[in-house]
Amino acid sequence: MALRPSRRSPAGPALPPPTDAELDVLRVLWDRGPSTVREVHDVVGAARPIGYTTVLKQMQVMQQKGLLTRSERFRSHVYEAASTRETTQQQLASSVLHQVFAGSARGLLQSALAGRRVTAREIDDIRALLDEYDRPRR
Amino acid sequence: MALRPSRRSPAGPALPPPTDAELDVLRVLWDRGPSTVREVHDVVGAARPIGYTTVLKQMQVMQQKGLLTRSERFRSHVYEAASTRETTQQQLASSVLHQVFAGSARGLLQSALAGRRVTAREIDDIRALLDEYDRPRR
DNA sequence: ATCATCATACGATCTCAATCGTATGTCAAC
DNA sequence: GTTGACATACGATTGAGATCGTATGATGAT
Repeated sequence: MALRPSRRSPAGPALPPPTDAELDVLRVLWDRGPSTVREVHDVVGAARPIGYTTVLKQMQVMQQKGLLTRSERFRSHVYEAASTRETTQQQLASSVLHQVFAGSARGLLQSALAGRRVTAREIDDIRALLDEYDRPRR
Repeated sequence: MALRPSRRSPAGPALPPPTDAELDVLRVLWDRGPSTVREVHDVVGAARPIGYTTVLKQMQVMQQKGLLTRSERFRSHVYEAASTRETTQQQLASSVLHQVFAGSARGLLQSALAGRRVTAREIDDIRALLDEYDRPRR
């Protein structure tokens, strides 16, 4: 008997939560798919002034951390997000849920909705999500 | 058109979001009410090993930032959270909502519920919250 | 008065994130 | 083969957060 295959396609040993600056990079990669540093810099740099090598270094560090994967193409590197948007969102939501709201999803939602205009459309949208939890099971 | 009066009693110029370590302190103050450094240290120190002066320094910095207020009593200082738990929760929830979920409360809730057991009780509880948004308004 | 106790004040260290400048390498075109 | 454009690599700096050691001050008991 050998090692357990350890089923999994994506993430291995739990990636560190991305910082805010790292999220900026990830967002671009999730939206555009695999991209070069230049492509990412063009997008991020449009939102806020930032040097090219800053983004480069940032992405190199992220690759080191396992947040990005890298491959060669022509004369430049192509980076890709190691985790899906959904997985990362879940990680961050879970973190806030427990650290700030003691695990109360209701509390989290209440705070998220508070202090802003909420449309009936939005409420119904959320209700639809909840309805999925009623049906027997997967 | 002049400036909007911007009704509110507490917080003046928007406090910085507390860090994780700062949240540990705030949680104690919210639970216990105004407390001394020693009292906070007793609670925080029970959860994880941490020096007394570390907590002291932490709270001094937080006071500097405006996160805590301080008053004298007998021979020691009594600290109090400058913002309520609800206000801080709202601040943090809003931050995640926009930075990670592009403002979609549904997306946030979906991620918060994903990957864990969710009871029917919890779902109903959230529905009750949503129902409050139907009624005209206070 | 002295001392043990307990408080605050303060400075030093460590780590990490973020930013950029500079060095270096490669290629295509002249 | 020299040069310009563009790529990566790498080191330095800055600032913030977290942690603690040590200094100092007040108090009450001996």
